[in-house]
Amino acid sequence: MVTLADVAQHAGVSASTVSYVLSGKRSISTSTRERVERSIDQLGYHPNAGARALASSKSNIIALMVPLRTDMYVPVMMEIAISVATTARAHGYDVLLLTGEEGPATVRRIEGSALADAMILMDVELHDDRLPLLRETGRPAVLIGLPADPSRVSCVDLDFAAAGALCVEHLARLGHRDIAVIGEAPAVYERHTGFAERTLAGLRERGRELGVRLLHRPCEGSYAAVAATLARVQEERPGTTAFVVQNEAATDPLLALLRQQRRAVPEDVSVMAICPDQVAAHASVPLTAVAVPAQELGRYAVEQVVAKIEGRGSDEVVLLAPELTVRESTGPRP
Amino acid sequence: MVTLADVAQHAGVSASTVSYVLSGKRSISTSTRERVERSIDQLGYHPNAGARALASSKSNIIALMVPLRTDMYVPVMMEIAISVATTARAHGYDVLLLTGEEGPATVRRIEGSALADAMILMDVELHDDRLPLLRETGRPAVLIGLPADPSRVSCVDLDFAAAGALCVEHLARLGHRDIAVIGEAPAVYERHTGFAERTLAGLRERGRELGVRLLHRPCEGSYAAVAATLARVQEERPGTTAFVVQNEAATDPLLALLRQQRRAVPEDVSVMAICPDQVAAHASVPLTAVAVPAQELGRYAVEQVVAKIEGRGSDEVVLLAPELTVRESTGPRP
DNA sequence: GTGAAAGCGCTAACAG
DNA sequence: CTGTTAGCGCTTTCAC
Repeated sequence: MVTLADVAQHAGVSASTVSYVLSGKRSISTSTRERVERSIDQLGYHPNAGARALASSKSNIIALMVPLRTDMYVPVMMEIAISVATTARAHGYDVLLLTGEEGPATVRRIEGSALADAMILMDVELHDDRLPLLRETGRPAVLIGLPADPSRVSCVDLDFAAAGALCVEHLARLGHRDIAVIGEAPAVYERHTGFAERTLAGLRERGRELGVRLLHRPCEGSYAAVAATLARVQEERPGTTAFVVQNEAATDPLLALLRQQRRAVPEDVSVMAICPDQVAAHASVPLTAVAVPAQELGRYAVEQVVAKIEGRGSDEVVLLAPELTVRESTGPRP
Repeated sequence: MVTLADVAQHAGVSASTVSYVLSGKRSISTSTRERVERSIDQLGYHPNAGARALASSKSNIIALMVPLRTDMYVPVMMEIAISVATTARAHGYDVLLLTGEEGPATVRRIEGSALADAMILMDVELHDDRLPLLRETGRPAVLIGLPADPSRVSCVDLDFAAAGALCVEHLARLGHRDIAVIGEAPAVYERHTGFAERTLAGLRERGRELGVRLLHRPCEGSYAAVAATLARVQEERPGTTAFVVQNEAATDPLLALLRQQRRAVPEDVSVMAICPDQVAAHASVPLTAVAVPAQELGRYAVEQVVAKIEGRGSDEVVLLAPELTVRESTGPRP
């Protein structure tokens, strides 16, 4: 194993000089810097992570807590996780993957062991039991999601309320007056995950303003569940001419079912979704949709958390403005 | 921050005693052990990860390299990753999430910095450029996948050749003589990812033995791509009565398209898939399928790698036997 | 059964 | 601009 001392000897300088060449925390003459750098990659030196962490109280690791649950739409999670990992590397950090299982206990463990310099939490509940601890520790933390009380932490999320409003506006402008909302799985609401409720609130409020009737039904992503939900909706509100789908897994089944009913999209019925752009674009009918910007969320969370680690940046709540892309699944009310 | 010394003082013993209580590496009288343990959770002590890693040359971290590519079926990856993280925790390890971007360079970095005790690699190519380095370092490593030369590393994977064979057998037994294989995206084959080619080999060999004609077409997961592929297949081999789908994203589009053609599944045409059971069970027609055992793969990889870290366990290639579940998408040739 | 003490490899004062 | 040195918190001989 190559150590700092090896490099120092090889380059004919002291250990601290090598350290400072690495950190850039004091000025080094060009000649010695070059000599040291040559030695470094000649010997293939990499600083020992443990030693560095011990001496500097900085691990250069960001902990990412992902939900263990399987009722959430997985691709979005994965996209965020990958975006977090990639962005973190670009800032010199590695990412520790924690499954949310033991929420508070995990937070305590990471804090106590100084394993990570900061935490990013996904799948945040309205009254998340990890938050009190997180605040207590004072470690930099960013939530991807929005809890009831966002004080003393940072939050990033899509502005789901605005997203909901945007959907209603788009459909109302096309003349629709009866809209059905195919929501997330019931468990998502029971858990009081903020985003689903915020979407609904946005939908409802703008619906009221624009005089649009809304029918909301939670729905699992399986074909059978969507079929059942669709049947109920059509029975309760036969005049429904448009659907807003929040559970991405439900979009394809819904389109397939409508096709079977010989109801053409968008001629007979409009469908729009809140989902990643890629999903929307590749559906059997390219979907008019409000994009869930998974990559941006991950990137932003990392940048925010890195800023905090470095002493810049403060607690803030950032809600990304939703963007609506009109594709081929929405049209005027028949 | 609570340190070992704090605990020692609180318990009225020496630092080494506390350390030994923690590690169990020498016998401690019940009375002092209890005293120490009480102090530990009274003070809320957690050992400092960096210090421990430095002193013991063990980080208790397993690095997981996941592919960055987006042409692979994401849910499987995510399921494996979560399974890895969960199993690792059960064995006292944390998981570092590395995106595969810079393959060999990342392996070198992790090795050089002693950040991880072992590595688990996903998305292994036939001639993976991370392997030479990995062998050189001598660190415990397990691949989820199978390279051309699996010497001096361990590998776990589904036996995709057997899976392919199983599909052909099932369909042949039902009387089908012309089978179309909807494969993974073309990029997957170009990259020479082992599993796709192994599946194909298994399919072809058993097809030859059983006198079944096979037509294989790579295919992206989008609806449009599946439509194009289906059209080509039906033109080239109008007598096709069964499909084997390996690209899971293609299953739903395929079923939808067949429905549009008024070809009933399984009465007019049989469809089967190689995909996670959950996907198969929730499709619009519950799919007869060979399961990709994502969780088992992750769990097994961790157990194997932990065994190696602890000096037990040796290099081996384990191919999990495929299991076929008959659901409602396959039937006798019409 | 328990303690004392020597590092592990690095960072960051403190001296020039 | 560079070197010397004292730890960071823990593990692990060595000694009793």
